[in-house]
Amino acid sequence: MSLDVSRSVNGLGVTRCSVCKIRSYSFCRCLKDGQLKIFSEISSERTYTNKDNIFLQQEVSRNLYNITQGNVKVYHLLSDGRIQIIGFLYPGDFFGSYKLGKYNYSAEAIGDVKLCVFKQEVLDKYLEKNMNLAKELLHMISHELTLAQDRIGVLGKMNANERMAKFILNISNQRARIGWQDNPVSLPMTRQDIADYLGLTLETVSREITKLKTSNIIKVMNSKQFFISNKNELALICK
Amino acid sequence: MSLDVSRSVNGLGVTRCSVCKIRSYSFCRCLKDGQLKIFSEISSERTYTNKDNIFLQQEVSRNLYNITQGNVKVYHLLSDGRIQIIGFLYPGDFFGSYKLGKYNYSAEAIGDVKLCVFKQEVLDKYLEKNMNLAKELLHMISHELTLAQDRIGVLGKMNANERMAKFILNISNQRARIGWQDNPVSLPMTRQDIADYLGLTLETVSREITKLKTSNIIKVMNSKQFFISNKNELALICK
DNA sequence: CAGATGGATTGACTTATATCAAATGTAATG
DNA sequence: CATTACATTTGATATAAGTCAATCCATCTG
Repeated sequence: MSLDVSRSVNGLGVTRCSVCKIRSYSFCRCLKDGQLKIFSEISSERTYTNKDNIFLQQEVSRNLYNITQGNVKVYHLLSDGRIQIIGFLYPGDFFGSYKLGKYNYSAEAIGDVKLCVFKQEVLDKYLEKNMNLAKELLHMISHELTLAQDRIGVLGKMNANERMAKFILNISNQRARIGWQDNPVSLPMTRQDIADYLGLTLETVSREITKLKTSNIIKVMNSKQFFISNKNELALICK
Repeated sequence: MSLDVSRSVNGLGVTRCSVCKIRSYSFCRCLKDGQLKIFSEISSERTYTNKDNIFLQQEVSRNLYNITQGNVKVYHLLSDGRIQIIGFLYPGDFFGSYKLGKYNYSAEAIGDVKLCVFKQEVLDKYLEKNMNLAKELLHMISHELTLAQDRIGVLGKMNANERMAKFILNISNQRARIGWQDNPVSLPMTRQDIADYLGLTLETVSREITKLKTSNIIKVMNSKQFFISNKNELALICK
């Protein structure tokens, strides 16, 4: 049996969706085989490379995106040039907007990225006929909301070293969630990005990393790859 | 025609829901008259007074709440006693969880509060039969998410005086959203609460208020009632 | 492989906000 | 109405994180 997906629908029912590696972590996991075929027809795949813009804040929102490969950052830009990174997104995460309006943030690729793109109108129409999918989407958005609320806690009450510890821990947990090894972790983003995410400066981020390193909680294999030597201690810092 | 709602269903079809003052700002606004009657039967009303606990973080979540009167604060408690207020909620806002699990935060009444309470199982079953309601809920939660993301921006990148300005402005806008006069605004919560919301200390909050006062941007009528004298300037500070 | 480029780290110094402490105001209670 | 209890404001000082600046380090490029 061939897995050549270039012929997106073949006699054997192999579609882009049916061979999708992250489907079980994404909102489309609730679909049955028959529905999957339709879904591969109403969605399409796009690829991006590092720093490619996916969409800009205030643009009219037409699509909902699902990450199938790579990492994305979503961020707010203040009028004076300050940047607040709202989130780093990983395979299985979705972003954009499921309803027409304007995007509430800008989105940019970190490294090579593959996205599954849904037109909102089409998705919305499909939702109408499929309560399961609507509920799954509701679950995913609720989950997003709890993540955002956790981040409010981090930014409102935690100091630099708690923030950094929490960040590394979260990345580790995120990897576990999609079935990857949770250690070592890779940080595909720059120190400046981490700073803009944690509400710190890149210098502070760098200093906090060296502190974690010198107290033997992490090993910095290279600037983008950390090995967590003492996960308990890390968890203790931000608990 | 009598408006005595104590007989929740009377011959004239007057129900708690049909006379609800905030329905047009709440997710139940999508329901038609016939459905409304059912809705008043699957929901119930509860009242609370200042500092009453509504539920605690980590409790098994069974209900979704809709505020019909008063204000509520939802917050995270850190293990060392630090508090992060996730949000202040106003009439028309909902909170809790629409699906079984654990509450992600604690909720407490500020002053006198009336809540409309839905059992999740019942609501979930009702959702099944009513796509409109599911979509409305999806919209509301999406909106919540954008609010949370805005707050991430505030806490991550703004300084004390921008935070304070944004806070007052938001309260003013919130009032307008539910059809109240947007000026003067009342701040039913304490300075400590504001501080725990903005990621500051109560002293800093107090100092920022006096600064806004001395620069004639606001008038402090009393400690919980501000008149915004210069809304443009206020907007300019946090833009 | 030499030079250029874009991070990342480290150091010296500044500053915004926290902390500690006292004074003032306001509301609740017997 | 005096007393207590809390909330708020104001002042003096400490400190965590920011800013500015100098290396350092790893790629990349011709």
